Amino acid sequence: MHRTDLIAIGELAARTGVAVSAIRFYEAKGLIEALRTGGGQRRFLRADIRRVSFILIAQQLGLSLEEIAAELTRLPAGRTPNGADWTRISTGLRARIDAQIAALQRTRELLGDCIGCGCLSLKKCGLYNRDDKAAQRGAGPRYVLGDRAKEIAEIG
Amino acid sequence: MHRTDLIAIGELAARTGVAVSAIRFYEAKGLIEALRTGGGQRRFLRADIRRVSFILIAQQLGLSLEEIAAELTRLPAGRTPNGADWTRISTGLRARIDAQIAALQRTRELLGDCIGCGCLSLKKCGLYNRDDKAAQRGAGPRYVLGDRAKEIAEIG
DNA sequence: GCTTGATCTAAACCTGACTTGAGCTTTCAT
DNA sequence: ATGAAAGCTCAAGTCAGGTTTAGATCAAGC
Repeated sequence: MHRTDLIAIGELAARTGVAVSAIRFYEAKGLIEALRTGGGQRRFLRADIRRVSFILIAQQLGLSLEEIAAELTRLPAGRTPNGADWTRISTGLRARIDAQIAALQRTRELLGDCIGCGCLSLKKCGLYNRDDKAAQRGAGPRYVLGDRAKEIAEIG
Repeated sequence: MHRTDLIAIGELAARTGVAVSAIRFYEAKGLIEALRTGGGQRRFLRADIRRVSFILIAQQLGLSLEEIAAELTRLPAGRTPNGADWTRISTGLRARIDAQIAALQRTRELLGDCIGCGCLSLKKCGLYNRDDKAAQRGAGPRYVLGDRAKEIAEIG
């Protein structure tokens, strides 16, 4: 039995490699929860190291914090993910990765067709006119891209 | 010979599917240039349709506007990319895509190892402790991630 | 009891890729 | 000649995923 079952935010930060500010941010976003000391300082359970680890790994796999929060709240009673949960979740993630790979491979093919053609016609170019929008990445309100290109005419 | 060799911003927008505001933004960023009428309105060359197309396609391939600007200014005399340029550029892009695919395939393998293990140890987990940082995507100052995770201890 | 280091809150700032709004001007077809 | 549509500038807003700063408070060792 450990002398300290609860850890301070700095220790959680050190154990996970995440900045203290990021941990507070995750708490504000509802990804983790903290107890408080009499003086108002956060105290975390050791299990929260695992919970933060889950967040980091899921991020590496491309999930947004919102999606991660959804996964975490899907666990009964705010439980930290265990092996069975992880099996379920990671199986779902694999499908996601497969889709990303497929999209990139298709991009690669199209690029192959395109090398040397130099057409750069938005009307004809397979690279731009795709049915899959899977390459969508990055920040900012570019959410319209793809919805809009309706009246695209020929170049030149 | 066309009656109008120059097109207004609205037409460039319509021809490329990009919002007018985005075209102004690209101009402000130095990605395209415009002539001005006596009244101060922008007039573009028809060739700029091709130039904007290049921007869009390069974006689909994951380049930032800054990188795209670099490619464009690498062309002599602010020329619009032609077939030869495109061959050179797209060959480089292919390498980039290949790297992305490789990174994802490696992620997939690691995830396969991981399914059912449920360890979620930052110290041991191959998913988190990667040498390649290729999965880096998305917005915001998360650029530190990966640099930092030095003093990572065991879980639990 | 005191100092030192860790934590606290709240608000502001950052990047990238744009959009939105206000208020005014130009162009073009009739 | 006029009125609508399209354009102009400049400032500010958006979203994600945080970081930074400032000023105050807490916890722990000596």
